[in-house]
Amino acid sequence: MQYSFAMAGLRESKKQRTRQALIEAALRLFEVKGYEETTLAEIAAEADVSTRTFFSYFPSKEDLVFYDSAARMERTIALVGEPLPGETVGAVLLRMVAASTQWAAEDGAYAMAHNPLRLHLIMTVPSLQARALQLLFDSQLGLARALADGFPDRLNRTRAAAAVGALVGATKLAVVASLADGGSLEEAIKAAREAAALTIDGLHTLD
Amino acid sequence: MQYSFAMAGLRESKKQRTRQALIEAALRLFEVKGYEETTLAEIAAEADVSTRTFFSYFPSKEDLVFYDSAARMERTIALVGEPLPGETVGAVLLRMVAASTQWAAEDGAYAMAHNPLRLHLIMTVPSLQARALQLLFDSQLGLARALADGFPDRLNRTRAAAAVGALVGATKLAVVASLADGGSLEEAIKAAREAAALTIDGLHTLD
DNA sequence: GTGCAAAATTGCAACGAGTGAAACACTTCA
DNA sequence: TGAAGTGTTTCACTCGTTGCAATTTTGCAC
Repeated sequence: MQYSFAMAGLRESKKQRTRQALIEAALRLFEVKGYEETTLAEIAAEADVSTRTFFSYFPSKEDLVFYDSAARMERTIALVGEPLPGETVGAVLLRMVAASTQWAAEDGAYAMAHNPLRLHLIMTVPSLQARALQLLFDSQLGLARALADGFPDRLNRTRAAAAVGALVGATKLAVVASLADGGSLEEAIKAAREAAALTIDGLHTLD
Repeated sequence: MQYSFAMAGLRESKKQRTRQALIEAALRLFEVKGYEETTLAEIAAEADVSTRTFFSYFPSKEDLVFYDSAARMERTIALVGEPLPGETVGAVLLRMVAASTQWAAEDGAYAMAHNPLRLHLIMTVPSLQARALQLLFDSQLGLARALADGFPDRLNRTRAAAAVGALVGATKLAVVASLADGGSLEEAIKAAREAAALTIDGLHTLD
């Protein structure tokens, strides 16, 4: 009785619409006024709900910006959790990086329209940067667990964590350094791929 | 006249004492009551200053916990910024990891007494975890810059960033995974060294 | 020491994020 | 139609954080 699966009722669809309204309203305001200058009261008013209701949709102001991070994480984890037969650890990880860099362009017009703004916010607003790093950190722990499960004979938990940490850490810093150097998004993606390759080959190849 | 260098005056030493008092008071309360349950008003009262004065010593409640992170970062950056003649990039980075893991035990009785509590706080309090990740991220950007300057012929900014990100990312996640698996601090340090070695050798050695 | 300027401390008011609880409104389904 | 949920609103409150003006403390010249 309680466990209706689709739950296509009025209730559920209304909740989805309110959620979208909050996201759209917030990002619109962030773009115009800036993140820190926009108050929750303003966001709620713009989405026609009370301030209190905001918190039944998002646990915090920061989390609204990362509204799709959970879905992304699940997709990525599914990727490394099911290695192709005979696939090496390195190949799975490279496949993961390739897929992630690809997704940026395939996320649908909806999310895509938000991405430039979100990238800008994350790079300039300290609290969003911190939250982004935390979410990335959590996703790495999940990836490490999935990878360890995918290669139970070759990897233990700690080794899988080291591998994921190395690959994600390298691409993360390479992308940020590239962007900070004034690079374009294309150059940043190229930097990510090269960083991944370097990590697979080993830092000793730098000498 | 204004630019006295040592500034061993009453003013300066009193400020140092107040700073220490705030740190001691806060950590004492955090240990007893927990971080989130301790208010700034309580910390300030315990250190005999006003709440307002707290903020002329630390920019936020979180930053008090990381009172020595700036000094650590400077030490580490000095390390990679001055490679020994003929030293390889990999060797410098390994030296960095070795020194960092060593310092944990050499930080003097003062900081050492706080470290177990701080580690516990960082791993359990979300806002502290986020701040720790952010500080680590910033330090990596600094390290990458220093490394690039140390090897201007072999590394550009992005490549240096990738190298630092890989190494720090690998050790960070390996340490956390090891601790999360119930490992001791010694095991975590061992995991860090192995993760560093793996990153130098390359992830392809996993297969 | 006296007095003056700089610097540090304090108190106060205010703002915004976030939370708990009670009243209220709207769906759902029998 | 009516009972039972479920979501929303309102209200009051806590806490971190900031700006400002008043006040105290310190450094230093005389």
